Amino acid sequence: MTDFNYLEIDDVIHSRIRTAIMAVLISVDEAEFTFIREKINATDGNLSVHLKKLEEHKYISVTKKFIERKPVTRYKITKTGRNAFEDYIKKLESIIRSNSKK
Amino acid sequence: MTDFNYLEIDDVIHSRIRTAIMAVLISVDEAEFTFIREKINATDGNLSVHLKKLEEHKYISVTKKFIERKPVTRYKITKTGRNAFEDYIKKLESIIRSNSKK
DNA sequence: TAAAGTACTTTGAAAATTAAAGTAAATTTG
DNA sequence: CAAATTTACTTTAATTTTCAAAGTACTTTA
Repeated sequence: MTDFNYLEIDDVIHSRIRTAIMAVLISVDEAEFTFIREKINATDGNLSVHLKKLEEHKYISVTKKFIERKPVTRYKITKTGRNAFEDYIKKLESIIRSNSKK
Repeated sequence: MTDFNYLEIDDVIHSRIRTAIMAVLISVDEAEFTFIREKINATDGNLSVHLKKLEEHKYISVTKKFIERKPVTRYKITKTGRNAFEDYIKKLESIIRSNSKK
């Protein structure tokens, strides 16, 4: 078992809802607000706040359009976001693996 | 990609410091306060609060003794805690895997 | 015996999380 | 066709969580 600093875990990702958002976005090219909302069962307000946080950290990019007279907001994972998510998983795995093996 | 509710992720575990604590405790029979503190690089106050939270949820058990006139607090993962941690990992893996495959 | 260290716990401020309420537009209903 | 409802979000504000500084109760060292 090796030492590690828990602060190395990316806390922009390590929140239940943001982990879920990132997991959805890593698998799709683009996703609409409503699509994510339904995938992860989030409330509008909550989702909005956390998407904004991910955007502020440049983990996702956002485009807003009107389609058939309706507002549509699309989210896309950035390269930064993809790297961060991959690192996050590796870090978590290493913490779990380095500790859970006898 | 399947739907999931992010609220299914155990939030007693899904905190950086508590994930780290649980990862340490799952690998050892028992661990002292100071051992955990050094393993994960936590401050005393913060560690104390989160160990208490894990204890309140019966994920860990605590024994306090004096050894060579000094207080020694030992922590042990419970069956409940072990199950919760294993479920937590499975849930996270499924969220990540179900979404990250193209 | 005074000062410093150890092993924690308590506390309170700051940050994060959450859902209710709000906005602005479109659509449906009576 | 005006009012009510719905849609797609955003803002807000109350609650919860996180964190480290300060506190407690000793023990050890000088």
